[in-house]
Amino acid sequence: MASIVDVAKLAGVSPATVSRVLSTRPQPVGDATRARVLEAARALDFVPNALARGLLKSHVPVVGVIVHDITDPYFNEVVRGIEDAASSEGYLVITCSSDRVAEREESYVRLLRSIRAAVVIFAGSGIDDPGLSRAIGRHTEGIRAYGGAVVHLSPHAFGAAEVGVDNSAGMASIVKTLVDAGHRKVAYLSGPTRLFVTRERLAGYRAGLAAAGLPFEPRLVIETAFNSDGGAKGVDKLLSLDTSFTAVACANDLLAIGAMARLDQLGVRVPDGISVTGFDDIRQAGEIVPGLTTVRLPLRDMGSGGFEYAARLLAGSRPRRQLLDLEVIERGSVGPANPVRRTARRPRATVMAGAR
Amino acid sequence: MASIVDVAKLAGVSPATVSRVLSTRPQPVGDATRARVLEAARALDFVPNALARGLLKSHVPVVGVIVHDITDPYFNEVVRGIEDAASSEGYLVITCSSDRVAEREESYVRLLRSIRAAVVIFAGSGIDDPGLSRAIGRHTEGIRAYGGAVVHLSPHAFGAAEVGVDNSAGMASIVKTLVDAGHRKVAYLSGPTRLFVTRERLAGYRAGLAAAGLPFEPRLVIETAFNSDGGAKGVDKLLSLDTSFTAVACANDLLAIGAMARLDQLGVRVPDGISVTGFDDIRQAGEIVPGLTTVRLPLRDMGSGGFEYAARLLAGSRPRRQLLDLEVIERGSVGPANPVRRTARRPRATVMAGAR
DNA sequence: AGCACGACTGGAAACCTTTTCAGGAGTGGC
DNA sequence: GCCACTCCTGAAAAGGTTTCCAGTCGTGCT
Repeated sequence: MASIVDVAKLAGVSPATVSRVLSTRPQPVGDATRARVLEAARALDFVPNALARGLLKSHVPVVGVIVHDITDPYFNEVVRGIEDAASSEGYLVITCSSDRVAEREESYVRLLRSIRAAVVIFAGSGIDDPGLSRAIGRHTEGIRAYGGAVVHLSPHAFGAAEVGVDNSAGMASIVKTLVDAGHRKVAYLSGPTRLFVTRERLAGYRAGLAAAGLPFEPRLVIETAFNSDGGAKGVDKLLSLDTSFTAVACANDLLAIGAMARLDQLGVRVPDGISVTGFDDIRQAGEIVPGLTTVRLPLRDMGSGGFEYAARLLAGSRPRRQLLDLEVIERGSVGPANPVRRTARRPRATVMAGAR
Repeated sequence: MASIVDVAKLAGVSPATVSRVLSTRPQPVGDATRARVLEAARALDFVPNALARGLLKSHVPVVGVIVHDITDPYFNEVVRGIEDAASSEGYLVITCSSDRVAEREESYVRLLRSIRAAVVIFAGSGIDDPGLSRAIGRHTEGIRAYGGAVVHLSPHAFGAAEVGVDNSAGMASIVKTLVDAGHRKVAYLSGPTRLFVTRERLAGYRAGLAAAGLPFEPRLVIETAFNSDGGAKGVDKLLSLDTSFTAVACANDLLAIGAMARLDQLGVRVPDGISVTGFDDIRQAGEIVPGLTTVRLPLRDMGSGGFEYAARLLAGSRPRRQLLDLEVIERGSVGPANPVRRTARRPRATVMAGAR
């Protein structure tokens, strides 16, 4: 293995000079000398030892990412975003699938710390364990101690993350989409209120209504479980209400998909009878019929944003938390409001309370 | 940042002793001393510097994986397999998405070499470029020079890879599945013969026929493009032949999906009219109707197999190339042969040449 | 009792690079 | 012609760990 001194010998210069020629930000070296060094390095197929450099610099250009599972389409998009941003700066990306097992996560962080990774990004492994939190806190301190940066990403909620999405604005825009389509009575299927993300999205719903000058009707908000079954139950509850509505905005896609399935069962067509929207843009959203109009999470941008946040941290600046904008993806699940009432052709289009 | 000498001081011993206590394979140290060291390390939250260790050992417990795109469901399964095997040995996994760009791949390998990754796995980035090959060859030599291991994985073909799948045996088993269902005339849609994988699978088809004592009929083998359009064209060609068949084995799933779509267009039902099989088990295979009976690539096993191969290499042994077995996944696209002829109920079930 | 041996521990070198400090050479101006 | 300055280069230290080589101490055997 050729080292820098071998190159120095071959070029007839000192190792210091070789280092100067080959370092990332080239330093003043005579042209002839530089050429000799470059030639020697080429001849010896010299690749600098990043470990030695890292030992000196106290960390190595590597970013470690802790995810739940790299196989999950969400996380590998995030990882790809990180990689794209990181590789252009000469960093390598280590992916760690914790499988939501606390010990695995801790041992991964420890490993990343042991190789002195410049950046460690937590991309939402979703483990809630006090012991783990303490350990992570200790490691975070340790990582910062050697000059590394620690960043938390949250694809679903902002919360304590340095980079997250503007759930509220996203929900507000999709409500606007519904309003623009003519809807005046928009129901809302919400998730468990204890979750940060749920509260953010609910706030967005209210903001969207307010922006359109529509009243907020608490009755039209159903709190249910964050899955498709919850969506079905939510629909049942809404239909049993003593009020009408022409659209249902859901706090996530799973809820929306469950709602659509239930509506279908009940003979209510989407979007002709009722319009439905989701949030997240999971794969299924584009695969069901009709396609679900939803809000897409900018996963790659979150990844690259996370790396860039860390890069600023490393550069010594004090970056601000980053809220990423969300994009509404229009598919087939939103149609004009009340086509029936207006055209009086399809009596089933507006669902009235007790209509079942 | 606490170093080994801080721990040594606190414990009142020499750094050498601390190293002995904390090293992976513990060495003889007095019980009292060991306890003091452990306590000191805990108190200081000491995490050994893997860079310093790596500098000495000449490489670091990291495996780098070069893939086309980590977002591709195939590759992230492979990466996950590598990670599972690697992490249990204390290795970290770096994923590198080359996007099939030669420069990116070269720069990634160079980077992996610069941090002295113990293992570099090429998981089929699929770039065919002589300049790149030369560069990779040089880097491979360099990596071996510092004691690292280089392994090539091939999810689709064995070829020059150290770990691959037994395409021929896989195709033979799926042909057997067809034969077991009663098929005697099995056509074959093949891909471009210049590809290694194509030739292997074709050989498997012939072997499968031979094992069943069935004659190989060259007319029933159609060479076409490796995509769904090729599948459609292949079906057209087969139907124009002056011969009959009751099943079509395809060299990959894309071909099979194209073939099924074309058969559907022509009014031929699968599997009632004709049985169809694929190869690879891509996601779509399970999502179309009827589900495609196909051969599943053991992606995780390939990943873990690749790491284990490398681990043996590092341990100094000379491992043998590994051929992984393939599993037939039975879904709905294979049915009994010629139910029509026998029951004389559904005249459309067997397709005769010129029947269109 | 003396010797040999084993168990345990310490000292120091080595791994490779970067960076600081300083020195040397050359040049331009007075 | 000399001084000051710039530009370029070299020497050496530092970063944290492992391991080889010794050295010490205690114990068991003769």
